[in-house]
Formats: sequence, C-alpha cells, structure tokens
Amino acid sequence: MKELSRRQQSILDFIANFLDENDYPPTIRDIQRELDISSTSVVDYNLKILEGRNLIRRNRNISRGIELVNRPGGNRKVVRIPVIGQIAAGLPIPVPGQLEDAEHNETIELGTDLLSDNTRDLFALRVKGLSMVDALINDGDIVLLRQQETCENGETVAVWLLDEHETTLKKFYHEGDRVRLQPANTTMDPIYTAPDNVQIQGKLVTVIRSI
Amino acid sequence: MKELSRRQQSILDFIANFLDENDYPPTIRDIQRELDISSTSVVDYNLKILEGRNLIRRNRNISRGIELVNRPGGNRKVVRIPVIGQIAAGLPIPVPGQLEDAEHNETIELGTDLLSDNTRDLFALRVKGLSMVDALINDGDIVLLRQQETCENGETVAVWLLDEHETTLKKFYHEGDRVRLQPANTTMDPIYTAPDNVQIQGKLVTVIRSI
DNA sequence: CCTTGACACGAACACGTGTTCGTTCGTATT
DNA sequence: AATACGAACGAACACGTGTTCGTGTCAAGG
Repeated sequence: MKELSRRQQSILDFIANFLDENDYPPTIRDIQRELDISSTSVVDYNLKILEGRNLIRRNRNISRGIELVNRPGGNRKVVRIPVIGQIAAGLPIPVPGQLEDAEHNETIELGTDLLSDNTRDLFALRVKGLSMVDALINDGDIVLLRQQETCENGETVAVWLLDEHETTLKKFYHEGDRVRLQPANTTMDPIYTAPDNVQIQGKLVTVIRSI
Repeated sequence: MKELSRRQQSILDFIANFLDENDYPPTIRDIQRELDISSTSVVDYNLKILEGRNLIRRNRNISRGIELVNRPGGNRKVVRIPVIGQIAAGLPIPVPGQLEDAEHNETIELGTDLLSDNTRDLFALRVKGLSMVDALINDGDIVLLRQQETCENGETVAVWLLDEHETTLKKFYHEGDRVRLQPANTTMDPIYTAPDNVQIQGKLVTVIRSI
C-alpha cells in the first residue's frame, strides 16, 4: 500500500491526540487550524483519502463525525465493573443489584478482550486475608465474579455458607445429597455440607493482582 | 442531594448509551428526538442542571461538546498493553521495544485505576507452564511487567539467567557478591547465582487470570 | 508544449447545532 | 385569589461545521 503523505499522517496523528485530550472528535476546522492548512477543503480532501484507506470512518453531514478505525480504546469496548465489597471469612457479600450507583464504589475497567462474551452481571470483590491462597488468590487480589445462583459441577464459585456464616471461594461439586467444596490446592481437605446450606453468590471469572 | 427528575435521568442514560454506540457525543437535538422532547431548550435547560450537579461537562459553543464526568471509559484512561510473548522455563522473552506495531500482537486493555501512575514501558507476557505456581501464578495467566534493567531488593522481577538459559519470576535480593532469587513460596529453596548471570527483564506489576 | 493527475487553495453555500427569549402550565406558598 | 417558581414549550437567531466548486500549482509523461 502506498504510503501516506506527510500531511495525511499529521492529520491522523492530530486526530488521535485530539481524542486523547477531549472526549469528542475534532472538526475539519480544528484540523485546519492546528496544521496551518489554508483551506477546509484541503482537510476534506485528505480525509477522504484516509477514509478510502479505511484508516478513519466519517459520518456524513454530522459534525465531528470522524472516528478512528483501530483506535486503542477508541473502538472502546471497556467495561466498568464495580468493586462492591470484600470477600473474607466471616464477612457476607453485599447483595449486588444496585450496580448503578457506582458513585461511592470503587470500580475497575477491563477491555473485553480479557472477558468472555457476556460482560453483564459482573461484579468484583477485594480479597481480604489469606484464606484463599490455596486457589492461587492472595490477600489484596481483586476477584471478578459473574452473578449467578447456580453453577455447573467443577466450577469455582463464591458460596455463602449459611451455618458457618462465611463466604469462601471453592470448586463446587454436587454429589448426591451433599455438596463438596473443593479447594484448589490438593493438600487441603474439601468441605462437605448440605445443599441447602450453600448459597451461590457468583462464579469466578477473573483474578487480578496489583503488586 | 436532591434526586434527578425522570427526564434528567433518561437524558443522562441516553448520553451514555449514545457514547457506547458512537464515538462522538450526541447533539441537543439527538437527545430531543430520542426522548420525544418538544423543544431543544428543554434539553438545554436540563443539561444545565446536570452540569450544575457536576454530572456532565459542557463545552460552550462547541457542537457535541458534552462530556460525561465519571464516564466508564469516557474519561478514558485506558492503556493498551501488548502481549509480546510467553514466559516459560527455557524460553527467552522477546525484547520489547517495538511496542508500536501492535498490529499482529495480542493486546489487553486496563483502566489506569488498576495501575500505578507510570503507565509507560509496560508489556505483558502469557505464562506457560506451572513453573511459577509458587508465586501464585498459574498456567495461562497474564503477567504485566514494567521494563527495567535494575530493581530494588525484594521486588519481584522477571530475570533471564544466562547460564541456565531460562527466564523465571522471582523475588530479587542482591547480597554482597551474589544474587538470591527467592520464590514466593517459602517451601521452595532460593536460587543463588552470580550477579552477572542475571539479566533483569522487568518488574512484576500485575497478574491477571481469566478462568 | 501540452496534457494529466495529485494536491492545494479560497470562498462561498447549505445545513447542523447551541443559544436565547417570550410564554405557558402546574404546583406550592402566602 | 395572588404570587412565586420549577419545568416545559416553540420559535426564532447566530454561529459552528461539513460540503462544493472553480481555480491554481507542480511534477510526470506524452
């Protein structure tokens, strides 16, 4: 493919920079002013070329209708996930459902490339304590869960144990009339309990640890 | 704080949805049309209220100059980090430096809230094998590293061992005329080696595991 | 010397878009 | 009933912004 002219390249760069500093695309005249181009038609001319090469997309007759193709974070499929609490032995998980009032809550943002297709019903918890090192989860880690009340055998889920009054993260196995909660670490013994003693909070999706 | 009226809330929601589907903000008339509001001035009136409550920011005399405050990905400080290879015993890490040609590379996107201030010189590696379970890092995990050639004592770094011809992730301690590479798991023995046998690749910043 | 095409120019033109202003309607408040 | 005020209305108005068109420059090729 033929190379871009210097002018086209600088236009492309300017659009990228502009989008970094503002949350809206530039106008043709913004580009013209910044790059000291004498006429808006020159900008339009070059934008058409860039569009032809599929580097940008233009929405005709719409002001600031310039979009960058392959923009890092521009075609942003970023999901904001609320960190609604902590998970630790003895502490209940606040019921997720008010995912809207993210005002006072900490949130994290992840690109969809790190998640499976379904990005809904996700919430995050900060792990307190070392109660789950056997599952390669450390103190301070953030675990990302998909809210659901049932799960398949063998999935790692956060379960609320009614009798023990604590939440834990284990592999779930329904075995006849009892439930086996298997730690990831094979040196630890599983927990056996009655099915109506466990209340599944959500299924483990992702673990994030910031050093 | 007084609650938002139904109309103001739906305006706010519409702006958020619009920004999800397009890469530019809506006009006042976009909002008017969608919400079946009779006049643009009503939209303006409510936008002023939203602006007063610091829920949006408006750039006067600029078309589509509406920005959402606290926007998920709107005030997007999302960093795209290239996954430039794998880390596993016996395999060298490709030297990062061509971070620009992310065309063919897998990348991940993270909000800056998960990272410290410095978001530059970051790269990611996919972990192959179980050679680092002692550091709570599993097969298939993605480790995020900041490229640097030196480090402080006690930091977890990816080091290239010249003699052994392998890369490993360990805590680094410079002790006199030798270097101690300490696994995170205390049941494992540390590696002692000469300082000029180790070549620091980068410092561990984040661990991400997708189930 | 004359075309041809890529690129650039400047100035209108038409339409998109934010802003303003006078007005009305409902609901408390006095 | 009179008043005040938040909320909404409709219609202009002014300016922001994309588009178009005729023209000019310059290098490559006939």
